[in-house]
Amino acid sequence: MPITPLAEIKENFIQGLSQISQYWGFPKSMGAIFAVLYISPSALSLDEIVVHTGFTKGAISTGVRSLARMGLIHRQSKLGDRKDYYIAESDFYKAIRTILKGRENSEFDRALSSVRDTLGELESGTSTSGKAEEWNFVHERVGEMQSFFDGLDNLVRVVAALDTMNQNTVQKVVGLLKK
Amino acid sequence: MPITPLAEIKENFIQGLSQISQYWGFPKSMGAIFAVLYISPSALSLDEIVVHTGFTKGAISTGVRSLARMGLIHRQSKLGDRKDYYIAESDFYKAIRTILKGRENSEFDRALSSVRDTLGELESGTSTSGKAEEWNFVHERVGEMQSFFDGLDNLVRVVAALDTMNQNTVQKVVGLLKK
DNA sequence: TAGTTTGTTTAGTAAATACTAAATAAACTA
DNA sequence: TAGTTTATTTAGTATTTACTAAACAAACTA
Repeated sequence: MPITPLAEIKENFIQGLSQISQYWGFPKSMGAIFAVLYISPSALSLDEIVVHTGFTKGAISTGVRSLARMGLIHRQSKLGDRKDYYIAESDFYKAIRTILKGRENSEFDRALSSVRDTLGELESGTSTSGKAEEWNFVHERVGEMQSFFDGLDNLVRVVAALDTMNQNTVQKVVGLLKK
Repeated sequence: MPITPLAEIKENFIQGLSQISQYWGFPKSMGAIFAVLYISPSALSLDEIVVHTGFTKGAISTGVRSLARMGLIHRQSKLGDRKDYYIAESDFYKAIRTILKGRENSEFDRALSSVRDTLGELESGTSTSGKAEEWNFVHERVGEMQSFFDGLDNLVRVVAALDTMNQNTVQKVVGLLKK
């Protein structure tokens, strides 16, 4: 049986991560950029990424900015070289923490706090007319949702604060949950 | 200070969940449908949801199907009534489990297995020409990514299999992680 | 200074998406 | 049977999105 050439294997890998990226609602280009950097032994310049992915310079420029903001790749400067070079973050748990920390996204936070505001309004007053029953029901429901969000937020904050989140940590969590 | 009327509070809540829905890449209509059902003391028919959300019947029809598939709402039949009625799932942890269980999405799974395939190809052969070094590097990297995915998958499977995931469970996990 | 090399921004485009309006289907009722 | 009531599907549309091509900007170099 013939051995698949490395070039073809790499291409498949890049396409695979592109699809995964797309599945999670990110541009395919971002998956491709990360894939190229992840399997490159050396840091790559913007133009090199262009060659390897087939996207244009503009697309790569915005793509690397997004990836860097998520902590999935890092920008490097070489002395005496005007180009920027990029490498992939290979510690995925570290990247996850970075993403979780940066969730004060304003967009998302504003949406979340609207639920909190709703709860506040429900708590500040009581129904004037005869709709006390419905008021209480809505109050209870929104309160439960807020508790859920608080719980999640708590979990996320703890995870984000961890300085060592590795395979071992995950295993411990799995072990605990199995009980 | 004047008390905000319940109708207005409800409207704000619906808009809030719509934004959150949109933030996570789902249609705004889905957030609105869930919000309406979540704060409704009784099950609602398709037409009632239409009235409360302002979307058309077609949009609601597809929206409720998506939400039901995720386990976020449930369809109910009343005897002697041809209409379908819908209620919100108020146990969010339960909903999370349903979503996690349904992740054999074919779409996502196919993307993930493409990474596994890449690893398989790298393991089956070795480089013919003098590119052994690069081959090994790529092999190592892809292997690490696969390990990460396996770890996550393991965690997800355990969580999905839990029959009791509640606030308490989350608290225990938080406690463990803090150590 | 003018000319290169690099990265970013902008204007325009093609494709995907979420929606509406309306046709259709399916189940019941007179 | 024809007529209602309900839900789904389809055809078309407006908006958003990810991209390309090209203009621009900034930093160096001869």
